[in-house]
Amino acid sequence: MNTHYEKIEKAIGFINENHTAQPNLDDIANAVGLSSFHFQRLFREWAGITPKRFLQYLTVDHAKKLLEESSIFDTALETGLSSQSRLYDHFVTLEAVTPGEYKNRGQNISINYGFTQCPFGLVFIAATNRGICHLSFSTPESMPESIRSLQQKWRNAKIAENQLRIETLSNKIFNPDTQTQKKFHLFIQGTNFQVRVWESLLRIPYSAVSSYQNVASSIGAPTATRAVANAIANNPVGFLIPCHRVIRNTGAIGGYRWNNKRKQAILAWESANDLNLDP
DNA sequence: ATTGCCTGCGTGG
DNA sequence: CCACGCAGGCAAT
Repeated sequence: MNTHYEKIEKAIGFINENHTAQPNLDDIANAVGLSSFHFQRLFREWAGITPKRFLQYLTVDHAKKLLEESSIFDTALETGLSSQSRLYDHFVTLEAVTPGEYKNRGQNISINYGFTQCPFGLVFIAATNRGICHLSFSTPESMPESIRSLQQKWRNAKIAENQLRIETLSNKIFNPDTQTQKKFHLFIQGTNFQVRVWESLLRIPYSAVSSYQNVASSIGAPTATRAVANAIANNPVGFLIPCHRVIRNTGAIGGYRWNNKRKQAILAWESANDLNLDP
């Protein structure tokens, strides 16, 4: 099922390294170790579109175009005015722990966690009775470390594995149809600044992008781009808090805590699955 | 597209 | 407090 994503990532890596040579589909399929026929089929299954179209979503030009389109939404963010309904069409709500709760590190809170496969590889998710508190991408080797850091952050909470609950949750989160439903609640720990940044990310629409600079402006700290980048880098709930939608203002993809190739894959996947996009 | 130099700021000691 | 380091920006090439 998921060796799929590994192939996708490999393809993206190959394209990045050879973008000057303009590789064709056969070259890419070959690099991934598949026949072009099989490669096409894998893509249709994974992204719902052909590799050729998918490749267009990976280019800097496409990213620049997305940025330009998003500038409308960015200015709306800054002025507080918006005529675009999609702008505030959140399907994720966020609740931060209170300072008191922050201090006691999850006392009286019980957490379920689990690992499961998603379209972007192995994912580690944890949820309290009050909302999702963690989502990160993982690898088989880093599984113990993932659990350890969760325990560290919520060291007084009652933490237990619950594979079934997490699997069910994951299937909902990574279903493209979620863009039309509104029902994820997050429960997270962070400093004031971090929470403001993360909240701002929730206002970037599905398959749109913003820049670190624009996010900084949106929280009233236009020159704090690096601090903003730092806060984004510490996003505790990947994917649902869409840190992948923040790129450099040149159109370059920028960094990603769970690998730049995964960031590209998610962005392209969102473009491919954008229900609001005209065919 | 790649390089090198520049920046301000939150965070942790 | 102060020093550090950063998932950035910008200009020159």
